[in-house]
Amino acid sequence: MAEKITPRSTSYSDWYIDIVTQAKLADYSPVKGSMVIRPRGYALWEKIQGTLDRMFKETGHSNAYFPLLIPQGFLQKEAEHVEGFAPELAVVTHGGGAELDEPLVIRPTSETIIWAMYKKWIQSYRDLPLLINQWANVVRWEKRTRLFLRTTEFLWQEGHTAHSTKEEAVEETKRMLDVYRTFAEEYMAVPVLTGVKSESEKFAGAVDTYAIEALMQDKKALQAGTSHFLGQNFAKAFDVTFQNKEGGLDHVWATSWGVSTRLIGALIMAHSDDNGLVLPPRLAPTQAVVVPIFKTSNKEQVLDYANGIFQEIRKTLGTEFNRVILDDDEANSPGWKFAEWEMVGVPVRVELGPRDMENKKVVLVRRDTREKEFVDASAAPARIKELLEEIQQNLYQKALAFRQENTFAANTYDEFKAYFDGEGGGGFVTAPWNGDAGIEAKIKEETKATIRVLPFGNEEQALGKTCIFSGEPAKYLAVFAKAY
RNA sequence: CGGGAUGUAGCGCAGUGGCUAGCGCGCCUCGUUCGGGACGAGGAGGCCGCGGGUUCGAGUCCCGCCAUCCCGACCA
Repeated sequence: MAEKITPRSTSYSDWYIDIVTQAKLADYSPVKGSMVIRPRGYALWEKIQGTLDRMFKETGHSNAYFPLLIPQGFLQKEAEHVEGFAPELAVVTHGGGAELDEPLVIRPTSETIIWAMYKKWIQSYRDLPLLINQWANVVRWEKRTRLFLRTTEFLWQEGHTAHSTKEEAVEETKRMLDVYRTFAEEYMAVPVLTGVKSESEKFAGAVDTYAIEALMQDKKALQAGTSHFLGQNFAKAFDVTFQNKEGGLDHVWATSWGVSTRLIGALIMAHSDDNGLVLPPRLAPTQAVVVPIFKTSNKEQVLDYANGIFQEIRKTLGTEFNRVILDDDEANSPGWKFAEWEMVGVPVRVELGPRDMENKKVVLVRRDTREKEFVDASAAPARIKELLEEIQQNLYQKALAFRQENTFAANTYDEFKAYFDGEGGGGFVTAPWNGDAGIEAKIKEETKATIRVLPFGNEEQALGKTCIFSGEPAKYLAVFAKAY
């Protein structure tokens, strides 16, 4: 009965799938490459959404909703954009029983339809900046899919802003990247590298793409969020101009930025273990579960005791639905419940039975280390609150230490290759690079490693160094990794 | 798009041309249990992926199709 989770050491990829399915986060749908997000997975997404949504609003953005279907011609207006997305488009050719005059594409991202609308809405510098976000689903026809990390349809948020100056747009791009970094580190407990994407890795249609990159437990990198400076590319493609203070006409400057349900994949792969999901308390839909241990003869007394403590904990942690759960189910044994709640990643488990009742104690078990502690019942709610904070910090520190242990600097190409060699190979490897895309492609072919990010301001640090791939003067200190 | 695998009960699987298709888990009922995935008894549950063919007889053999998963190339 115990649905086992494949240990990470046996197969990281099977482990990941087992976590997702056994913790009931998602399930395969009948359509290839798409998935159903189940209530536990969706609750997690709602936590992510709620937090980010607040952060977006605090930085001045408003939500809106743009339609799913986009005229095919819109995509074609921006040359690089269409080229980048053409292979991934789902196209609707029929509607209402008849063939459409112009096919519609299901949005792979919404720049085009949004900029078609911005053209109508922006006339003057007084209309700027325009700061809009939308929560939506998008479809990208992927050849190879993986639950949460890459599915044909996924949920995300996409911010689209319009500005009167380049400086302001660049500032916005960086601001939102910083929002993502803060969110990843403080809520997801996942440390991230930030920086610029290389030319070949950037978003189709962007001038610059900034990203946050996280290291997973298998030493592969995961791009967890992107923020794009779009320059005037879309403004020009859609002819969006505004009248400036001096009365002249300028094209609008743009940004876009997004994170997706992929973040759930990042959470799983950053923290979870062979016993199941491990969630950072700030995002855990359920932070604590109370498991009473009773038999028929003492059921009432124990449940009474448990319920009293449960109510006290609720007062401390909040009464939000499911934030604290009392598992008084009679069908399953305590041992079964322990394993089950560990599997689904509840950060703190409160065990209490007749012995605890006698001593006015409870047992607290933290999910991250699985350590038990015995505390006075009256002190439990406050201690749980502390524990949640400790777990949050511990997860971050563990992930940070892991990243540090797996971050290297390569001085020669041989050394570089050695870091990515074999089963245990991987991590972030920094190397001086001359900026040549051909070399980047060759490295990818030979080692599977790609440039994840060019850390901000690292051109200066690269000064005087030699590109270890070409022998030419280095332009950047690039961070390489094998990536998802 | 290439390579590999798999389609039999809700899930995981067994089934060597021959009777009424099985096992484990889960599910339902009753009882006993209950401090790390309890036990007994009794039950319910099947278009054997789909379509052809061979055969007295096909889950099993042959042909075709479909689907999904995993691994690679392309991508958040």
